[in-house]
Amino acid sequence: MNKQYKPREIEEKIYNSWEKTKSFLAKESTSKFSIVLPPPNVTGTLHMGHAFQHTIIDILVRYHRMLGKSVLWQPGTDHAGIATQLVVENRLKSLGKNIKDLSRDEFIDEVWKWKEISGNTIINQTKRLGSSADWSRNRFTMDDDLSENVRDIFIELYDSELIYRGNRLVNWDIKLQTAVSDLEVINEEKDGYLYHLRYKVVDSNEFITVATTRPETFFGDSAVCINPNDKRYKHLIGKQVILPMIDKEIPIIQDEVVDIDFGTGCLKITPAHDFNDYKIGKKHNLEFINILNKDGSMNENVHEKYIGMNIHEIRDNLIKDLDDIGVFVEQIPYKTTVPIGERTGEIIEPLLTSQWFMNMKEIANDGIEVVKDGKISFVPEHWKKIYFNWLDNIEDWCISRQIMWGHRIPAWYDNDGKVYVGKNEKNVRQKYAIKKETELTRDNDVLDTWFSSSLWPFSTLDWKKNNGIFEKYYPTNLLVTGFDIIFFWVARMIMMGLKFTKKIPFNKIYIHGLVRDSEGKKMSKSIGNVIDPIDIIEGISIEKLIEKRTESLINEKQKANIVKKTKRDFPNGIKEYGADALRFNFCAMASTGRDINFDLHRIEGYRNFCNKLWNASRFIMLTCDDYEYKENLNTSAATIFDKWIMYRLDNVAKDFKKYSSTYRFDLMANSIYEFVWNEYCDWYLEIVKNNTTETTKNYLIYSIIRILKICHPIIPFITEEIWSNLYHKNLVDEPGLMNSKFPSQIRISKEEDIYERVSIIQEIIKKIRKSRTELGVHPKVNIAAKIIVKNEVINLDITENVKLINNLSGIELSIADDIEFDDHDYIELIDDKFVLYLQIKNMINVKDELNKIENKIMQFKGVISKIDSKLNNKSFIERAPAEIINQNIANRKKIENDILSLESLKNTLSN
RNA sequence: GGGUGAUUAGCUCAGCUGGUUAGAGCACCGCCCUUACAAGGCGGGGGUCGUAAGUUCGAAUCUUACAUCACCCA
Repeated sequence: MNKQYKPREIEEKIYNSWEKTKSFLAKESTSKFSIVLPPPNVTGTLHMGHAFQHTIIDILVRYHRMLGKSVLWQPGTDHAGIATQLVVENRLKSLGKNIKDLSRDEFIDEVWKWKEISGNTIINQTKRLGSSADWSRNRFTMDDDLSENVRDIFIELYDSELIYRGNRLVNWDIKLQTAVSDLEVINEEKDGYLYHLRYKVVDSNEFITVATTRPETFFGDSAVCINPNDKRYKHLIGKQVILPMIDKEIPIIQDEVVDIDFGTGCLKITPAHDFNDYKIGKKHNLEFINILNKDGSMNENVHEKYIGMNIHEIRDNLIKDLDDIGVFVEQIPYKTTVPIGERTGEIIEPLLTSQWFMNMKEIANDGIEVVKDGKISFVPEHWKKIYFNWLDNIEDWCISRQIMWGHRIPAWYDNDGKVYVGKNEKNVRQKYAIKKETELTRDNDVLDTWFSSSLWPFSTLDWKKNNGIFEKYYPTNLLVTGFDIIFFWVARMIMMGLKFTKKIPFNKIYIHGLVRDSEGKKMSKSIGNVIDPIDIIEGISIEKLIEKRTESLINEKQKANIVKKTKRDFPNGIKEYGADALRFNFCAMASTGRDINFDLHRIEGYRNFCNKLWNASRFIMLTCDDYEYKENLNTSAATIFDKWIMYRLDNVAKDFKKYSSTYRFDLMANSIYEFVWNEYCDWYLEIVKNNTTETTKNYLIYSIIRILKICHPIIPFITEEIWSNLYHKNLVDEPGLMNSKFPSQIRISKEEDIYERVSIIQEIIKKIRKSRTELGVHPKVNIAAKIIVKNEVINLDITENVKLINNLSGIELSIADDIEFDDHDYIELIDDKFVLYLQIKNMINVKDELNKIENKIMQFKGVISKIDSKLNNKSFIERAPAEIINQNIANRKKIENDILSLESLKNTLSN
């Protein structure tokens, strides 16, 4: 083995070997563990969120596999309609092709071509993380069988009238020219104005002033609305006002939704261009006037001067004109929320269009039920509140999109516009008995991507194929996903799963946080704070990192900023940390919070951990070079330390079990880190160096085997590599670690006090080390020491381990029956179980030490008085549980001893 | 406007079914290149747990209010 751990040299090799041995395939077993991968966008690349999520899933998957279950991790990718279409459009543009020159089929061909090129990028990147998904079952939402599921379910929903076509106000992306979901709209707060416009009241000298953030929509007004309790305008109810320029008369109506104190108290109602106004329009039966074309230009319903003008251009022109004719009164600075398309960054317009909708009320109730009665649970639990909140107020789902890439809606129209839904044209003609001569044209729309995603847990598991997969692995055990898609995806999967399989799609939902940068900001290309997980695994130079972060930026000013920040945060680029360190880091970060601030400094600690484990293993292999490992442990020849480390290993395995079932991966990571480093390496291996018997060699190998197994789910590469080294030295029988059995508890030590006995030895060593450092005794100077122990067992332990204690603390210890030496030369270290005397007086600077000692004594006395005030408190003695009282008493004693030691030291020094 | 979550050491975070002298990693200070590991060893310093009240024998932990930040919904 190399002296230093070099992830680059092992990771790819190990992953290939796993694939070669088909280790990711589900094995036969009576119990199963199944999980589906939240499918990433097929043309996307791996980001930190994926890496985090895959790590968590892979830890669980590997653990359950090692428990001997039949484990299926079902991977795949999503066709991501709008996102992918945009990527391909841009790509074609950069190749000098115009999308408008292509037919629908030609364009879709192009998408498939691009999918073939880039579709495996994200999968290959995923493999770099060590993800042990069953890639032989990789699925794509546009695969034939999955598309069939989508089509059939659409038809079934239509036939049972849960899907319908309707003319409604939807969020319209004027750039893409398609409807988008309200979940895909980002409401951005922007500085704008509240414009006051004056409408003349018909047959009156009065004017009424309305306040609006969007004056250009007034061409689409169909009423002015006031609050019935507003005395200012009460007399005007029922009258008409004239819209300027187009001289159209619209009524003044009343409704309590109008806020009297907002603006002028008069609300212009534009039912076809505002969601609130839409509701009022429906309620009051108002006219719906559309003033926009699908590309965002003004249509013929506006004054002729503005027809064809873009929505962005019209406002300034219009206000100027309205000012000229005395309609514009004033503009007041006002913060407005502007809806922006998530994908395009373009303004979203509410637009009346004909779309397909899915009625959600009924299935939403089923979705609420299963979480309410605990069939499905959220971890952490509070996320169910968010889930309920959305489902309680659910609106019908607009499922049609006016794009080309996706599942085309299986609907045909005759020349009268009558709609028929079926598998294909032939089927439709049969189903509806349509005459041969009737011409049918297919609906051009495709389904919202999330429609197919909602079927993912069963469509990927060979639903309706009758091959046993679905029956065996569905429902899945767990879903691991981020809170940002609880609505988009989680809720819809639950609803669709229940509706079509009559079963829940998963028992548990583990909701993890979102990975942000070290300042808590969302990682985003435009901020330029994105970290690519591959760069952490492989490392990257500062030059390349800057290049990467700025290559697709247009704004020069932004670029300068990003360069500056990147140089500040990563002056030397990013070092190579390896996949295992990244995984360990994610594991340790997975607490219950909703944000994960990614700090590169922390990952270094975990890379160091890997190096530590590497070297510990190396030490064991050097130590046990020619040793022949026996699987049966010899307990009679074992030292207390051998037994102790077995006991601790049992605890760590127990912790792993506990923390994996409670999804506290952070605590899992800490438990392992602390054990391996602070106990196994710092104590056990150091102890072993002093007395390496054949029996102990056996324990060494036994313990490293267990450690590798426990660590493997978190850091699979390094553990597998070390394992193969052990295998080549004939120290283990099985060639592979990944499919070995996870350790169960062995309880080798039935002696409950083993832990206690080892603690005392450690305590002696720590006390000496501390005194040495505090008194400034050079590490190379030996100190004469004596120890008095009252307890027989401990006395024997110490006698047997004098050499060990000497080596680990740098003293010459003798065991005294009594104090027969001149104790003025010695300082006294007092503990409950022993008293230690160190001959140290002549080695130190007395004056400095006395000061330090005095301070320490004061500090301890403070603690004592704090404890005393508790113990002297009658109500405390009466009400606190005995355990707590005893704890306080024991604590007091310990501190008392510390004080005694210090006072003895003081006396010795001052004499 | 409604809701959710957060606020603990210089930084990133644990600890919150109330009860240790409030912990970890990184950073910092001192000593040590000891033959697994300087990506290391040994030891150390550092926080009145956002503020204020309350409940309790006892509050980082429970309650209430406030402040700040983040996110979600309107």
